Amino acid sequence: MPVMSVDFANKLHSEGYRLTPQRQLILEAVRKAGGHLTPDQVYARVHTRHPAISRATIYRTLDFLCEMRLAVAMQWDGQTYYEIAGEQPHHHLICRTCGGIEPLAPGLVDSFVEAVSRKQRFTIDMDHIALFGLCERCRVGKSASSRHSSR
Amino acid sequence: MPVMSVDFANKLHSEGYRLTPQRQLILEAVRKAGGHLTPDQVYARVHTRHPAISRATIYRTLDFLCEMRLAVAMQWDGQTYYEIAGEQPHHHLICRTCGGIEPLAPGLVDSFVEAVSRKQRFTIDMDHIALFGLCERCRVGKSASSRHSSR
DNA sequence: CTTCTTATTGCAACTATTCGCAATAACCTT
DNA sequence: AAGGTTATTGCGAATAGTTGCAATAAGAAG
Ligand SMILES: [Mn+2]
Ligand SMILES: [Mn+2]
Ligand SMILES: [Zn+2]
Ligand SMILES: [Zn+2]
Repeated sequence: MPVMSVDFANKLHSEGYRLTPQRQLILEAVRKAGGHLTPDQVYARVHTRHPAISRATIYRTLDFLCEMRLAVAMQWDGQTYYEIAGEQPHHHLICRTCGGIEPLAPGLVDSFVEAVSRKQRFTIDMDHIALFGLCERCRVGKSASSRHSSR
Repeated sequence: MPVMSVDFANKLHSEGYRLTPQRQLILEAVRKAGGHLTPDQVYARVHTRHPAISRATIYRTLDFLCEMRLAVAMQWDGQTYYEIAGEQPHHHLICRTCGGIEPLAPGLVDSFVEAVSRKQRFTIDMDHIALFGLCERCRVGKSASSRHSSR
């Protein structure tokens, strides 16, 4: 019997959706995990408490939580990762070499989004952007080795 | 017997890869199409000329072309789209409402990438970024209808 | 031209994800 | 509390994409 926020119940009801134990368990599992989870990781956690749950329900519910804007998703290396949406949107920089994730300063994103809005009149969604590249540590290592190989 | 650029052959050979008919056909198919293609669309085109080709080879080769930086990929609506990489990187704005694609001014992206590089010392890959949101036409329609519904 | 090495392919098995559908149960109305 | 409506679930089948492996063939060497 998970104690679920009244907000969640109201949010669903006001849009004609229903509050089910599955949805509560999945939301709670993602919330408790506190980080980015794959559908399979969510399944593993929920399955221990509710063995009858179907994988299809996991996939559908995670998608549903994103539509409700209670969760955000991210594509990384062919996998989808889900996470609870915080008060403020946040973004990530992911290093293609070491796999490290670091936060992307919201201010920089805001400026960019505003510039695109002003100059191209397009409103970019900025829930949860993940951008890929090379972190400082790996860049330094790479230039050192390329210097080496260019001799 | 596709006439293939010598550059392609040399590029592969210099890295220890081999030039195969399959790779030539797939590269040529994507090049001729001139736009964004799904693996299945590539398969359909190549399959007419080379019926023995396997879907696995399509997937593997498209991936390979991206690693060679001869092609770029984009995720959209759960599908991966591939396209020949041009001289200059280019980017897209995709409307979540109407599905329209418009170009994103490279200058705006460059400024953003540079700001991230300067302030966070992270080098973002900027091959082929696709950002999602709301185009002007759809934004106008939406605000009109919300004005209507708020009465 | 022949031989050798091994990168690449096609196949089939496998995994991940989606989808149609009948059974279930949330919740609205009485 | 009971009944009716229909959103949601679990199941199993379908589809999309990946992977291991033996057979093939590209390219290097002689
Ligand atoms: Mn995140
Ligand atoms: Mn493009
Ligand atoms: Zn790194
Ligand atoms: Zn639009």
